[in-house]
Amino acid sequence: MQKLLSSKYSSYILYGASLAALLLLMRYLEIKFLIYKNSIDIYIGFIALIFTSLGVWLAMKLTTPKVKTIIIEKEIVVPTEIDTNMIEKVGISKRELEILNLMSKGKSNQEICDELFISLSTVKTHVSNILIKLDAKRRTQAIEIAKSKRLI
Amino acid sequence: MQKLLSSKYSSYILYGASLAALLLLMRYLEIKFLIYKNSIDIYIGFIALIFTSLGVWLAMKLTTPKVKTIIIEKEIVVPTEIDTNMIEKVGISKRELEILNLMSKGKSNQEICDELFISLSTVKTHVSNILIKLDAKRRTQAIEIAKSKRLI
DNA sequence: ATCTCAGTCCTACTAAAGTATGATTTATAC
DNA sequence: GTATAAATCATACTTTAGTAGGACTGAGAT
Repeated sequence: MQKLLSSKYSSYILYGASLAALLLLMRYLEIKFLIYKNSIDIYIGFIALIFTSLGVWLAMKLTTPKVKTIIIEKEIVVPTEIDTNMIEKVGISKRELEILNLMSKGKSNQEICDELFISLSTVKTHVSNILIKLDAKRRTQAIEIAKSKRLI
Repeated sequence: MQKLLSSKYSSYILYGASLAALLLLMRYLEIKFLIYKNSIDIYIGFIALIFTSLGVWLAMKLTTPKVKTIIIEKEIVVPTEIDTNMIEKVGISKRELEILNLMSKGKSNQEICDELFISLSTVKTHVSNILIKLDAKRRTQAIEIAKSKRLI
């Protein structure tokens, strides 16, 4: 802010200096070429043009740009984030979560036990515990609940 | 476009007229007050200030506003749209789709038949046909495939 | 008019899922 | 050192899911 202000003031000083310098230049030119050749009107017209240009330049420099904010609504598919807190809250263990994920991919108990190198009994035990913890009657319901709770 | 151009040109004409008018005014003032009282330098300084102001005003009028565009990308979660074409392609009928949706909500065959007022046999037949059409071995797998194909 | 298809229903069967109960191991916490 | 919890496995059982094969109806299409 301080920086901006000082930069703004320096522009004014610059303008003042430019004006003074131009006036001196005009005076010099006046003496050299104009006063003895043409009328004062042409000289003044020249001054007017020069300073109009200076004004235009000054306005260009000093005006703050108008800020136009465009909000683009970008449609993206956000991969549903897993709610770790909810997993803890429900009391689903690491292994159970693993089995829950395989279940949700449509794997049978047999396929799950083959994949995890454990017995079918173990998978069944895990699945039963998952059903109890998620208050589900069937694995399809467990999958639905798990997805709605963002456990998987 | 034609309108814009003509309006731009009319601004120039207006500027020219203003300039001429101001010069005349200056000339008048010069005769009346300045020339007999002060030196030519003060008069010229006055001219410079007036025309600088004119330049500033002109620039403000004529320049298109500087626009600084800020683009904010807002992420929106789009609810997955159902692929009607895919449903046709796979050959899933209206009733089958209905049952598929109930299946995906974790409903049992019994619950589905109760809800649709049809027999358990009918539901089983529909489910079997769904499994064949989706090339699935189990209902959980059918649900997964149906979701990946955006049928439900 | 007949053909096709979606939808309905059935019986009889097999396969898979889920329940109940109990037991063992291992690591971690108190 | 002993609870505690997660993970493992087992047997015996019930329930649900899924298969096979057939049959009937009604609406639309050819």
